[in-house]
Amino acid sequence: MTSSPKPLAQPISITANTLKVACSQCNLRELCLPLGLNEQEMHKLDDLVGTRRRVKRGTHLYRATDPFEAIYAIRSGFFKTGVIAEDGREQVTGFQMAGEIMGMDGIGTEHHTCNAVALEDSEVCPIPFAKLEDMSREIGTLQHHFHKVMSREIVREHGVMVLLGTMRAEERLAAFLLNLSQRFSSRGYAPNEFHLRMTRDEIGSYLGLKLETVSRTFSRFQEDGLVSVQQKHVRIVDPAGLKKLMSRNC
Amino acid sequence: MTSSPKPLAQPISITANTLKVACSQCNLRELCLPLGLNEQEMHKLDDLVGTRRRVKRGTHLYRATDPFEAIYAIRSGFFKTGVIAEDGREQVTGFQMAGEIMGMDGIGTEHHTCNAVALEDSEVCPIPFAKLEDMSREIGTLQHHFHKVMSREIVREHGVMVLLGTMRAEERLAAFLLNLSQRFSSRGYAPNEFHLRMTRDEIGSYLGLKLETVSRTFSRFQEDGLVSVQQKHVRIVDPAGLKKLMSRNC
DNA sequence: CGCCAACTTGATGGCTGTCAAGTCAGGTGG
DNA sequence: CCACCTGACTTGACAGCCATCAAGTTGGCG
Repeated sequence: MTSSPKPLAQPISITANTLKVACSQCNLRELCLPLGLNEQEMHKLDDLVGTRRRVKRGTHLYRATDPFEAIYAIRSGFFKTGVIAEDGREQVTGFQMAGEIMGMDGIGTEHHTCNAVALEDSEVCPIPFAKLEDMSREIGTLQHHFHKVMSREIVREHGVMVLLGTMRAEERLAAFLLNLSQRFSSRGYAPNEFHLRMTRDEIGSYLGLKLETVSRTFSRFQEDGLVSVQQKHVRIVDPAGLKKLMSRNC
Repeated sequence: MTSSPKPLAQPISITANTLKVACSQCNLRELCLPLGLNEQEMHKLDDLVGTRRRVKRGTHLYRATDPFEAIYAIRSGFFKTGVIAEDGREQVTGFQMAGEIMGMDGIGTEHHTCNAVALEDSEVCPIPFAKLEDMSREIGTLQHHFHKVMSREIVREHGVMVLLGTMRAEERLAAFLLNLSQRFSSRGYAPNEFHLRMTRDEIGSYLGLKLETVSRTFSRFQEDGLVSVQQKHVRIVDPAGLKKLMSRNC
């Protein structure tokens, strides 16, 4: 990564509560929407992305039925997204971390269909969708990369369907932990030691299990020397053991 | 829906084994990708869509790991898509019918990640993806509608996650039948009487149940006067009863 | 007509949900 | 500083739903 002085792009000016973002300066650019853009294209993207927005822990970034106007790149923090069925049951559909994109569920209906809640104090970069489409028509690389992002979301959900449709509780939790591990790892964090931002209940909702089952399974993993768990702090002791758990029998 | 769609008349030129398709002539155009295009734009789309391809029952339209080149609009017939986990377990991720788009899972990796199998003799319209992106940069309406199609696929999968994550066997099957009913209905077929193209095993895989459970649940529905089932022929006797089943307790 | 895959039905068992009680951690206020 | 309070978590006992195993039946097709 060459740290070239930017000729005309705005520097990251900091005002009271708002921060102007520059994708071209962001250390997540290799993970996020700008992936694959050249310098010039990335500077165009800088103009597209709106003012960074803070989302305090426990508050909504958007709610189902909100009018859809933008998708959001996570600059920092941690989110959950979920849907609420007609009869009130909640299903967590995903946990999102830095560099990931949220809100694409709203394109089809012009309204969001999920709730997005920050699980810790976070910052997102809103990307006005109409503008993104405009710019996608100019920059093929951006267009194609956005399509990839949506496609990967579809594929991710296939993975969740496999998990919910075919796996037993132990396998689900093992898959969940390994997935988190991999994602922390690719963000430069320790792969085998992390802090869970979500509650047992939220994990359970995501995995199609009750919170008691999640808790019990954590305990069993600990007895078996696979992980070390203390409340929200998790250390993966035997990653290979967890992997083996997932491909067992059946 | 303005005009009542009739089951698949084909006003198009027919050669030996290949049929040149015209979106502008297709009676599925109000359901499929051309939605929202004006006459002129639709004629451009005619050039984009490739020669119609027949897929015989039981054969693959594409397989996981196949290089990704096109998405497919279903002209007629019925498909299932599914993924196979590392350890061999299969999960059916969806059933697709006329007017629906398949293959978007392949965009992200340049390779398909699903298997698509025809459940009856079918015809698809291949849409070369690179060309679709090119044309999307020219026609904003097409671009936007394609984004909607992808978004709706994400939302559909959220629905499956709710089903797999929170519903009991009866609720899952009721949701499944009502969903089929609604989709047949919007294609001009009887909403309450149809032929299942898939086996009990495939239904079970989709719903996260074993085939015996699917069969038993069908039998219970029949005893309760909700449906009339004879092998693959299904008649929904009490749609309201099925709906009530889904929003009960919990 | 006969074969085979798909389906139905029964008996049994196990995984996970449910209900309940108790523990832990963190934050607040006296 | 400590007591207390609340939400999150853990653990136990039990039950129920669904998977598993096992026959038997049906229907389509060569």
